[in-house]
Amino acid sequence: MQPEIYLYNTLTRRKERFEPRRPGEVSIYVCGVTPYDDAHIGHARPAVFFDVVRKFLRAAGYRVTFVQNFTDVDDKIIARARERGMDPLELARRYSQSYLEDMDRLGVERADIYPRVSEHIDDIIRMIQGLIEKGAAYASEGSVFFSVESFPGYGKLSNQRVDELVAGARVEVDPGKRAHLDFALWKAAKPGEPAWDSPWGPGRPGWHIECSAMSLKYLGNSFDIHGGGLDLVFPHHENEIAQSEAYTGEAPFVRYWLHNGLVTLGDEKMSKSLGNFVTVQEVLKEHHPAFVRYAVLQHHYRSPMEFGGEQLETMKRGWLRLNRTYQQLAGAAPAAGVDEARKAGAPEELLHAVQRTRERFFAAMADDFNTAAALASLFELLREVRPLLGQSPDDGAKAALGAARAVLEELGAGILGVLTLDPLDPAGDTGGRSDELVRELVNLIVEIRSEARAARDFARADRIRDALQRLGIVLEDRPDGTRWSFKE
RNA sequence: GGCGGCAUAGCCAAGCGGCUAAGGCGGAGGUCUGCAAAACCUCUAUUCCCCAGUUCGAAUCUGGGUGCCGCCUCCA
Repeated sequence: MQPEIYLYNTLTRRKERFEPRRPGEVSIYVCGVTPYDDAHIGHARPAVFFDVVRKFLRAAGYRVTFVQNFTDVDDKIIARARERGMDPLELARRYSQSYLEDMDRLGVERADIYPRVSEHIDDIIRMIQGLIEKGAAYASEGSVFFSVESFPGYGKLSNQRVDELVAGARVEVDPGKRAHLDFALWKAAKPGEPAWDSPWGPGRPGWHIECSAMSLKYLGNSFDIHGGGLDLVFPHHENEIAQSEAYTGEAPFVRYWLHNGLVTLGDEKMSKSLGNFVTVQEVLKEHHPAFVRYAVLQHHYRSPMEFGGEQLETMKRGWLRLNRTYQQLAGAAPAAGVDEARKAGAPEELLHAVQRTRERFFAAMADDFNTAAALASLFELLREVRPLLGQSPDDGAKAALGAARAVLEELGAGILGVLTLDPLDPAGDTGGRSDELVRELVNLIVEIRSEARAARDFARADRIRDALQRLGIVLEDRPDGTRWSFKE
């Protein structure tokens, strides 16, 4: 199944038909993190989104190569390491490891390659040399700068005019630069900083060059998708284009530029420099990873996403319902293909619903990765299926439930990763607020109340329930007995 | 100052020229229940920030406003 895929290309500011460089193969490079602190939700969003992109493309029949870098040589890493009296590379190693672990917990599949700047100094130096030879860069006082003037297409990604940029520039004037907009490819070492030998003396790579050098190395001169946050469009990606195309002499460097919207907190961009961030680890203390994915995918990837507490709680109800139904389904029937279910006598109407779900899901995803619409298709299937779950289904209905289960597994669990079979609200979940003694006491009280109910002493039963409610304990009387849990 | 993006029901959120404006939350009514809760069913925008225009037809295109957000300095 290889549907026609359309995606919004930042370069052209239009939705375009997706045609990879080589049929059936997709090469993706996503800008990774500068590991000097814990990952926050603003990092989780692109990670989850591009994880879904990758899984969807694979489901659509493409072979996907996925590269994500670590910028492990950087001013902020050096500064942080100095504060802590640590080796910068060691600090970067530690935080890149914790980044990977956080993303693992979010169900993000590992990239095929995680190139690091520190391991590609030679490639970077070679590229800088090439740029100097081509007249696109110049050495100055131990540093090397890219000459923006030498690249006529500068500004095409961010739609900026060079003269306007100069007018609004807030960049400090670097004495070694010939022109305002020129940017560093190689920075001369300052005392006490990590440095590598180069033809221009000891130093380290500038910020933008690494992504060019490493993406070209692993994916070739014109790869398919380059992703990252909207805040990277300028100058980072603009500069990447200039360096790469000047170096290879080939355009386009990247066929499709995809940029995800930013995560906001209180309508302000979440970022480390503003200090208003929520780390992935903090979020995962309170929320299931599959729910975090759900919250991300509930928004279209290009829209801004507010990550506020109350909104999450209301979103969670929907997610819980989706998952409860999925879990009931998993308990009710073995997964089955549609054809298989048809042979087992499943009602045609339900099988159509299952197939329609799949079609809608793929159509939504093929339309610029519309994950919100894709999720809606799952809810629509649930509506068809739920009435059957209340009753004891006959064999045909059971087969249909199996088909529904299979499609949810494929789409909701496999591609989106928003469904889980983990227990969601096990009876007696203490939420970390209680110990064995409290649990036993509540069990005892509930037991006594059940005896009162059996004796039809409802006044007493209600009094117990009300009293427990005031203590933050919620009771549910079900056909199979009373269940209790702490109030959220 | 320049460049982008966004504005759709009480809230979140799809929709990108034409079937009844997805879906979720909430709300209302109902089934079930000793009563609740949970679950399930039904209903819940004659209308898409404002004003002009293009078109047989616009939430969707064009022009002009208004309001938010982002980028132009490190940032996913």
